[in-house]
Amino acid sequence: MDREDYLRKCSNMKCQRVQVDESYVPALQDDVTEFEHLLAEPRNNLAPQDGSLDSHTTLNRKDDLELEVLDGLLDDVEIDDLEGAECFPGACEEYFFDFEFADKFEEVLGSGPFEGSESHSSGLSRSSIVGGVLESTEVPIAQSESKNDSLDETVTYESHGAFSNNPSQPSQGNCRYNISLDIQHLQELDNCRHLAGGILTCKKEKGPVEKGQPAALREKRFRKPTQRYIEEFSNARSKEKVPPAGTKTKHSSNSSCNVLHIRIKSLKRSPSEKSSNENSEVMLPELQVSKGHQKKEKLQYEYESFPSESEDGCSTTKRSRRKDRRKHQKMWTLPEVLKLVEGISEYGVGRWTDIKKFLFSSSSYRTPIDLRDKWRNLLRASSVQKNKKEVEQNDELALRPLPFNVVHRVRELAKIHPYPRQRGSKKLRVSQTGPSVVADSPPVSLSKRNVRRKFT
DNA sequence: CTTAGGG
DNA sequence: CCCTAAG
Repeated sequence: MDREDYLRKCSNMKCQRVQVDESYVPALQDDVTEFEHLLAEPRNNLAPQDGSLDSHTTLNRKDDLELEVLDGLLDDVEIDDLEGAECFPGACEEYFFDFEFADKFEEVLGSGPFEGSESHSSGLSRSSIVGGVLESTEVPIAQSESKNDSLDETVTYESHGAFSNNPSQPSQGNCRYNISLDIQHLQELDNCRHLAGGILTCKKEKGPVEKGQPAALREKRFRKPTQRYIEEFSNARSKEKVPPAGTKTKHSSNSSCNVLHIRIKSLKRSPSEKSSNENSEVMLPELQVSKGHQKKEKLQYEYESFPSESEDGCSTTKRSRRKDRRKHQKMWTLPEVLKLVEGISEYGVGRWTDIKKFLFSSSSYRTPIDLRDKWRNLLRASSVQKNKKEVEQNDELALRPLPFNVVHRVRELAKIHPYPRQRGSKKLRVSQTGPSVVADSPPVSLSKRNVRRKFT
């Protein structure tokens, strides 16, 4: 039974890959070629002068496109692997095989769902998971600053893990063997015939592949991405337009464009529940370089997955995503709010940077400004709390799950360190009630300003 | 660069 | 969340 499962997983993985890349398109070779292409090309072009992804401006569209593709791949890896990593910390094959498209293949194979293989969201942050995965697979991936590099590496690694056998890993060979077996099995199934062929081809093995393949497929195999491919893809991802009006292509066939689109679409599927997972992520110590930590944050932010991403979100590139955080704002969760309040009570109100550093170091988003804004909102919310209790009791899960104690704390804190703007409105009536919450509450005699200074 | 304040 | 002015 175990073996069967294993086989199935392996085969599934292959199929998934195929599915992801090509979906219904029979020309799997295409995918392979494209893959290699992707792997090779960017390297060549970006090599010496600039490793940055800004090269897309001048160099050529192709690169840009490919970057995007890689980008997509990376996203693929990130999102999918996040889930897989938890279940299979050490097994790289399975990790790969268990992309979230498994369910699709369950249909194809007619097999039951894998037990706990997919869609396990964890409290781990994306980046951490990615890192863990990389480590576990022992694939050298440079977490370099250059996005090109990282993407490239990721893809390479992916291909290694999935399509080639890594001699260092015994299980890999096993897996491969199993896969081929399963492939044969798959070939029996009408649906999966080409898929299986593609798989075999991917392994660079002898090709039962060719068996059922029409000649046309072979043609496709070595076809490079067409102009339209490039244009359409870039068009789709970045709205920057360039409708191929005059560029009627010889290849109007399904092929690459669709493939990419499908891949992208598949990326879309990310559970919205993940949005609030980041609370518990206390591991993954972020590099606390006081100077450049903001940049790092941004970098990490790029690797975040955006839970409720809609159509445009997927089509937009990482670049554009980086720009508009507004679109994908993360909701503040209760733990976060608690952390924030605690941080404020510890470090004071003005010290947003410190609070961010100490309490929100693990969450790459949440800039100090965000913390401040949130605090501002909290104050507003707590001050306006008329019949708040009722509201809470009525809809605890509703818009404002803010527990009363939290509000209370906020109020207390507000008394002690009033937000700058509220000066005067609230008489700083030092009732001394609040400090119970505060760890090191200063003497009452201090004025608000002094209090802040003191914490400073 | 960080914070405050407004949009 | 974003932007800008001020220290």
